[in-house]
Amino acid sequence: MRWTPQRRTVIEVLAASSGHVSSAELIERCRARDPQTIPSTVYRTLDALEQLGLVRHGHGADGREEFHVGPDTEHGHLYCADCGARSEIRAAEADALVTAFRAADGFEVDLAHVTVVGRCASCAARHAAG
Amino acid sequence: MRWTPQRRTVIEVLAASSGHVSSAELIERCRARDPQTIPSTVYRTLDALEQLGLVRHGHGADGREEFHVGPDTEHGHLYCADCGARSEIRAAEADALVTAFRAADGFEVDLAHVTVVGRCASCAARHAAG
DNA sequence: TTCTCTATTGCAAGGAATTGCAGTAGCGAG
DNA sequence: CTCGCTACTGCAATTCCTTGCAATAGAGAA
Repeated sequence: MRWTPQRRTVIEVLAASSGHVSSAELIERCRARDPQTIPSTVYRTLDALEQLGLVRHGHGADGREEFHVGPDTEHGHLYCADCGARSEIRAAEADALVTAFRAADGFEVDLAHVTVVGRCASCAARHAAG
Repeated sequence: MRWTPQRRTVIEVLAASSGHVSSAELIERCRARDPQTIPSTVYRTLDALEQLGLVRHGHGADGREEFHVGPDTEHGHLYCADCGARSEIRAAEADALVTAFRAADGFEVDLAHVTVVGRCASCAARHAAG
Protein backbone atom coordinates (compact mmCIF):
# COMPACT_ATOMS: atom_id res chain seq x y z
CA MET A 1 0.00 0.00 0.00
CA ARG A 2 1.35 3.36 -0.99
CA TRP A 3 1.72 6.18 1.42
CA THR A 4 0.47 9.19 -0.47
CA PRO A 5 -0.27 12.71 0.76
CA GLN A 6 -3.96 12.22 0.04
CA ARG A 7 -4.11 9.11 2.18
CA ARG A 8 -2.20 10.82 4.92
CA THR A 9 -4.84 13.55 4.93
CA VAL A 10 -7.72 11.11 5.12
CA ILE A 11 -6.11 9.14 7.91
CA GLU A 12 -5.27 12.23 9.90
CA VAL A 13 -8.83 13.41 9.63
CA LEU A 14 -10.15 10.03 10.65
CA ALA A 15 -7.81 9.93 13.61
CA ALA A 16 -9.12 13.32 14.70
CA SER A 17 -12.71 12.16 14.35
CA SER A 18 -13.43 9.82 17.17
CA GLY A 19 -16.54 7.76 16.75
CA HIS A 20 -18.70 8.11 13.68
CA VAL A 21 -18.32 10.21 10.58
CA SER A 22 -20.46 10.48 7.51
CA SER A 23 -18.67 10.52 4.20
CA ALA A 24 -19.82 14.06 3.50
CA GLU A 25 -18.42 15.25 6.82
CA LEU A 26 -15.21 13.45 6.17
CA ILE A 27 -14.73 15.02 2.78
CA GLU A 28 -15.54 18.41 4.22
CA ARG A 29 -12.87 18.03 6.89
CA CYS A 30 -10.34 16.79 4.39
CA ARG A 31 -10.99 19.86 2.32
CA ALA A 32 -10.31 21.98 5.38
CA ARG A 33 -6.83 20.52 5.46
CA ASP A 34 -6.31 20.28 1.76
CA PRO A 35 -8.71 22.18 -0.48
CA GLN A 36 -7.61 20.03 -3.40
CA THR A 37 -9.28 16.98 -1.92
CA ILE A 38 -11.24 14.99 -4.47
CA PRO A 39 -14.26 13.00 -3.25
CA SER A 40 -13.55 9.92 -5.29
CA THR A 41 -10.09 9.67 -3.79
CA VAL A 42 -11.55 9.83 -0.32
CA TYR A 43 -14.06 7.10 -1.09
CA ARG A 44 -11.40 4.90 -2.58
CA THR A 45 -9.10 5.49 0.35
CA LEU A 46 -11.88 4.53 2.69
CA ASP A 47 -12.40 1.32 0.74
CA ALA A 48 -8.74 0.55 1.06
CA LEU A 49 -8.73 1.30 4.78
CA GLU A 50 -11.77 -0.85 5.25
CA GLN A 51 -10.04 -3.78 3.58
CA LEU A 52 -7.24 -3.33 6.07
CA GLY A 53 -9.77 -3.34 8.88
CA LEU A 54 -8.90 0.16 10.06
CA VAL A 55 -12.40 1.45 9.59
CA ARG A 56 -15.82 -0.10 9.24
CA HIS A 57 -18.76 1.35 7.45
CA GLY A 58 -22.44 1.10 8.13
CA HIS A 59 -25.54 2.79 6.85
CA GLY A 60 -27.37 5.45 8.77
CA ALA A 61 -31.12 5.74 8.97
CA ASP A 62 -31.34 7.44 5.61
CA GLY A 63 -29.11 4.82 4.03
CA ARG A 64 -26.11 7.06 3.65
CA GLU A 65 -22.74 5.71 4.51
CA GLU A 66 -21.18 6.23 7.85
CA PHE A 67 -17.77 5.24 9.10
CA HIS A 68 -16.67 3.96 12.46
CA VAL A 69 -13.10 4.54 13.31
CA GLY A 70 -11.37 1.74 15.17
CA PRO A 71 -10.14 0.43 17.43
CA ASP A 72 -13.62 0.59 18.81
CA THR A 73 -15.83 -2.03 20.31
CA GLU A 74 -17.99 -3.30 17.54
CA HIS A 75 -21.43 -1.83 17.83
CA GLY A 76 -24.55 -1.08 15.88
CA HIS A 77 -26.84 1.90 15.95
CA LEU A 78 -30.32 2.83 17.00
CA TYR A 79 -32.10 5.68 15.34
CA CYS A 80 -35.37 7.23 16.43
CA ALA A 81 -37.47 8.07 13.40
CA ASP A 82 -39.45 10.62 15.39
CA CYS A 83 -36.90 12.79 17.14
CA GLY A 84 -33.78 11.74 15.28
CA ALA A 85 -31.98 10.63 18.43
CA ARG A 86 -29.14 8.25 17.83
CA SER A 87 -27.58 5.85 20.24
CA GLU A 88 -25.43 2.81 20.18
CA ILE A 89 -26.76 -0.69 20.48
CA ARG A 90 -25.55 -1.95 23.81
CA ALA A 91 -24.04 -5.27 24.66
CA ALA A 92 -27.23 -6.87 25.93
CA GLU A 93 -29.29 -6.04 22.87
CA ALA A 94 -26.41 -6.81 20.57
CA ASP A 95 -26.07 -10.21 22.11
CA ALA A 96 -29.76 -10.95 21.83
CA LEU A 97 -29.70 -9.93 18.21
CA VAL A 98 -26.60 -11.82 17.19
CA THR A 99 -27.57 -14.94 19.10
CA ALA A 100 -31.11 -15.03 17.79
CA PHE A 101 -29.96 -15.02 14.18
CA ARG A 102 -27.16 -17.48 14.76
CA ALA A 103 -29.49 -19.92 16.46
CA ALA A 104 -32.29 -19.67 13.94
CA ASP A 105 -30.42 -19.50 10.64
CA GLY A 106 -26.74 -19.84 11.27
CA PHE A 107 -26.65 -16.26 10.04
CA GLU A 108 -23.65 -14.30 11.31
CA VAL A 109 -24.71 -10.72 11.86
CA ASP A 110 -22.27 -7.97 11.02
CA LEU A 111 -23.16 -5.75 13.91
CA ALA A 112 -21.14 -2.76 12.81
CA HIS A 113 -23.25 -2.56 9.72
CA VAL A 114 -26.61 -2.50 11.46
CA THR A 115 -28.78 0.52 12.07
CA VAL A 116 -32.08 -0.25 13.68
CA VAL A 117 -34.78 2.31 13.08
CA GLY A 118 -37.78 2.79 15.30
CA ARG A 119 -39.05 4.98 18.09
CA CYS A 120 -37.07 5.77 21.21
CA ALA A 121 -38.61 5.32 24.64
CA SER A 122 -39.78 8.90 25.09
CA CYS A 123 -41.18 9.22 21.59
CA ALA A 124 -42.91 5.85 21.92
CA ALA A 125 -44.49 7.07 25.17
CA ARG A 126 -45.55 10.38 23.70
CA HIS A 127 -47.03 8.57 20.75
CA ALA A 128 -48.94 6.13 22.93
CA ALA A 129 -50.27 8.98 25.07
CA GLY A 130 -51.20 11.53 22.43
CA MET B 1 -56.03 12.83 -1.88
CA ARG B 2 -56.31 13.34 -5.58
CA TRP B 3 -56.65 10.52 -8.01
CA THR B 4 -54.31 11.43 -10.82
CA PRO B 5 -53.19 9.35 -13.80
CA GLN B 6 -49.63 9.37 -12.49
CA ARG B 7 -50.73 7.93 -9.18
CA ARG B 8 -52.86 5.37 -10.90
CA THR B 9 -49.78 4.25 -12.81
CA VAL B 10 -47.63 3.96 -9.72
CA ILE B 11 -50.29 2.05 -7.84
CA GLU B 12 -50.92 -0.31 -10.70
CA VAL B 13 -47.23 -1.06 -10.94
CA LEU B 14 -46.98 -1.59 -7.21
CA ALA B 15 -49.96 -3.91 -7.28
CA ALA B 16 -48.28 -5.95 -9.99
CA SER B 17 -45.04 -6.12 -8.00
CA SER B 18 -45.61 -8.45 -5.14
CA GLY B 19 -43.04 -8.27 -2.41
CA HIS B 20 -40.15 -5.85 -2.67
CA VAL B 21 -39.23 -3.27 -5.25
CA SER B 22 -36.38 -0.86 -5.42
CA SER B 23 -37.23 2.66 -6.43
CA ALA B 24 -35.19 2.37 -9.61
CA GLU B 25 -37.06 -0.77 -10.62
CA LEU B 26 -40.33 0.89 -9.86
CA ILE B 27 -39.56 3.89 -12.00
CA GLU B 28 -38.45 1.63 -14.80
CA ARG B 29 -41.71 -0.28 -14.72
CA CYS B 30 -43.73 2.90 -14.58
CA ARG B 31 -41.94 4.09 -17.67
CA ALA B 32 -42.90 0.88 -19.40
CA ARG B 33 -46.54 1.84 -18.90
CA ASP B 34 -46.11 5.53 -19.36
CA PRO B 35 -42.86 6.76 -20.90
CA GLN B 36 -43.63 10.24 -19.60
CA THR B 37 -43.10 9.13 -16.00
CA ILE B 38 -41.06 11.58 -13.98
CA PRO B 39 -38.94 10.19 -11.14
CA SER B 40 -39.73 12.94 -8.68
CA THR B 41 -43.42 12.27 -9.10
CA VAL B 42 -42.91 8.62 -8.35
CA TYR B 43 -40.93 9.40 -5.22
CA ARG B 44 -43.53 11.84 -4.05
CA THR B 45 -46.32 9.40 -4.74
CA LEU B 46 -44.49 6.79 -2.74
CA ASP B 47 -44.18 9.22 0.15
CA ALA B 48 -47.89 9.85 0.00
CA LEU B 49 -48.70 6.15 -0.13
CA GLU B 50 -46.43 5.52 2.78
CA GLN B 51 -48.24 8.10 4.86
CA LEU B 52 -51.44 6.23 4.10
CA GLY B 53 -49.75 3.03 5.18
CA LEU B 54 -50.15 1.34 1.81
CA VAL B 55 -46.43 0.78 1.41
CA ARG B 56 -43.47 0.74 3.74
CA HIS B 57 -39.94 1.53 2.82
CA GLY B 58 -36.69 0.17 4.11
CA HIS B 59 -33.08 0.32 3.07
CA GLY B 60 -31.29 -2.47 1.31
CA ALA B 61 -27.77 -3.57 2.08
CA ASP B 62 -26.31 -0.80 -0.02
CA GLY B 63 -28.54 1.75 1.66
CA ARG B 64 -30.78 2.28 -1.34
CA GLU B 65 -34.46 2.54 -0.82
CA GLU B 66 -36.70 -0.43 -1.16
CA PHE B 67 -40.45 -0.68 -0.88
CA HIS B 68 -42.63 -3.37 0.60
CA VAL B 69 -46.11 -3.55 -0.77
CA GLY B 70 -48.82 -4.32 1.74
CA PRO B 71 -50.85 -5.91 3.05
CA ASP B 72 -47.94 -8.02 4.05
CA THR B 73 -46.83 -9.34 7.36
CA GLU B 74 -44.37 -6.86 8.70
CA HIS B 75 -40.89 -8.18 8.23
CA GLY B 76 -37.29 -7.14 8.00
CA HIS B 77 -34.50 -8.36 5.78
CA LEU B 78 -31.31 -10.31 5.98
CA TYR B 79 -28.59 -9.76 3.47
CA CYS B 80 -25.50 -11.86 3.00
CA ALA B 81 -22.53 -9.63 2.26
CA ASP B 82 -20.66 -12.55 0.66
CA CYS B 83 -23.08 -14.13 -1.76
CA GLY B 84 -25.74 -11.44 -1.88
CA ALA B 85 -28.49 -13.81 -0.76
CA ARG B 86 -31.50 -12.09 0.67
CA SER B 87 -34.12 -13.48 2.96
CA GLU B 88 -36.78 -12.25 5.27
CA ILE B 89 -36.40 -12.07 9.00
CA ARG B 90 -38.73 -14.64 10.41
CA ALA B 91 -41.09 -14.35 13.32
CA ALA B 92 -38.83 -16.03 15.86
CA GLU B 93 -35.85 -13.80 15.16
CA ALA B 94 -38.04 -10.77 14.85
CA ASP B 95 -39.57 -11.40 18.20
CA ALA B 96 -36.27 -11.88 19.94
CA LEU B 97 -35.01 -8.69 18.43
CA VAL B 98 -38.05 -6.54 19.12
CA THR B 99 -38.43 -7.83 22.64
CA ALA B 100 -34.78 -7.34 23.51
CA PHE B 101 -34.84 -3.69 22.51
CA ARG B 102 -38.16 -3.01 24.18
CA ALA B 103 -36.96 -4.55 27.42
CA ALA B 104 -33.59 -2.82 27.47
CA ASP B 105 -34.45 0.66 26.29
CA GLY B 106 -38.14 0.92 25.68
CA PHE B 107 -37.10 1.30 22.07
CA GLU B 108 -39.82 0.28 19.62
CA VAL B 109 -38.16 -1.30 16.61
CA ASP B 110 -39.63 -0.56 13.21
CA LEU B 111 -39.03 -3.98 11.77
CA ALA B 112 -40.01 -3.14 8.22
CA HIS B 113 -37.18 -0.65 8.09
CA VAL B 114 -34.46 -3.05 9.17
CA THR B 115 -31.94 -4.76 6.95
CA VAL B 116 -29.41 -6.84 8.81
CA VAL B 117 -26.17 -7.44 6.98
CA GLY B 118 -23.87 -10.33 7.68
CA ARG B 119 -22.96 -13.75 6.37
CA CYS B 120 -25.50 -16.44 5.64
CA ALA B 121 -25.07 -19.94 7.03
CA SER B 122 -23.34 -21.44 4.00
CA CYS B 123 -21.00 -18.50 3.49
CA ALA B 124 -20.17 -18.44 7.18
CA ALA B 125 -19.32 -22.14 6.98
CA ARG B 126 -17.25 -21.72 3.85
CA HIS B 127 -15.43 -18.84 5.48
CA ALA B 128 -14.73 -20.78 8.65
CA ALA B 129 -13.45 -23.74 6.64
CA GLY B 130 -11.38 -22.03 3.97
C1' DT C 1 -72.01 23.16 -15.60
C1' DT C 2 -68.63 26.51 -14.10
C1' DC C 3 -65.61 28.37 -10.71
C1' DT C 4 -62.14 28.22 -7.25
C1' DC C 5 -58.82 26.36 -4.30
C1' DT C 6 -54.82 24.01 -3.73
C1' DA C 7 -52.78 19.37 -4.12
C1' DT C 8 -49.95 17.64 -7.53
C1' DT C 9 -47.04 17.71 -11.50
C1' DG C 10 -43.01 18.69 -14.58
C1' DC C 11 -38.85 20.52 -14.97
C1' DA C 12 -34.48 22.02 -13.82
C1' DA C 13 -30.91 22.42 -10.56
C1' DG C 14 -28.21 20.30 -6.91
C1' DG C 15 -25.95 16.91 -3.95
C1' DA C 16 -24.22 12.33 -2.91
C1' DA C 17 -22.00 8.31 -4.44
C1' DT C 18 -19.71 5.57 -8.15
C1' DT C 19 -16.99 4.32 -12.24
C1' DG C 20 -13.67 4.48 -16.32
C1' DC C 21 -9.68 6.18 -18.04
C1' DA C 22 -5.46 8.52 -18.88
C1' DG C 23 -1.68 10.51 -16.53
C1' DT C 24 1.15 10.84 -12.15
C1' DA C 25 4.15 9.56 -8.81
C1' DG C 26 5.36 6.06 -4.86
C1' DC C 27 8.72 2.76 -4.00
C1' DG C 28 11.48 -1.32 -4.67
C1' DA C 29 15.03 -3.23 -7.94
C1' DG C 30 19.22 -2.61 -9.97
C1' DC D 1 20.85 7.56 -7.86
C1' DT D 2 17.95 6.19 -11.66
C1' DC D 3 14.47 3.32 -13.77
C1' DG D 4 10.23 1.06 -14.38
C1' DC D 5 6.06 -0.96 -12.72
C1' DT D 6 1.67 -0.19 -11.40
C1' DA D 7 -1.01 1.56 -7.47
C1' DC D 8 -3.08 5.85 -7.10
C1' DT D 9 -4.98 10.23 -8.39
C1' DG D 10 -7.83 13.65 -10.76
C1' DC D 11 -11.33 14.50 -13.65
C1' DA D 12 -15.37 13.97 -16.15
C1' DA D 13 -19.46 11.44 -16.86
C1' DT D 14 -23.25 8.75 -14.80
C1' DT D 15 -26.71 7.21 -11.64
C1' DC D 16 -29.78 7.84 -7.93
C1' DC D 17 -32.34 10.77 -5.15
C1' DT D 18 -34.12 15.37 -3.48
C1' DT D 19 -35.97 20.02 -3.55
C1' DG D 20 -37.94 24.58 -5.19
C1' DC D 21 -40.98 26.79 -8.08
C1' DA D 22 -44.26 27.94 -11.49
C1' DA D 23 -47.95 25.89 -14.06
C1' DT D 24 -51.61 22.38 -14.23
C1' DA D 25 -55.64 20.05 -13.32
C1' DG D 26 -58.50 17.29 -9.63
C1' DA D 27 -62.68 17.74 -6.88
C1' DG D 28 -66.05 19.98 -4.19
C1' DA D 29 -69.02 24.31 -3.93
C1' DA D 30 -72.27 27.13 -6.11
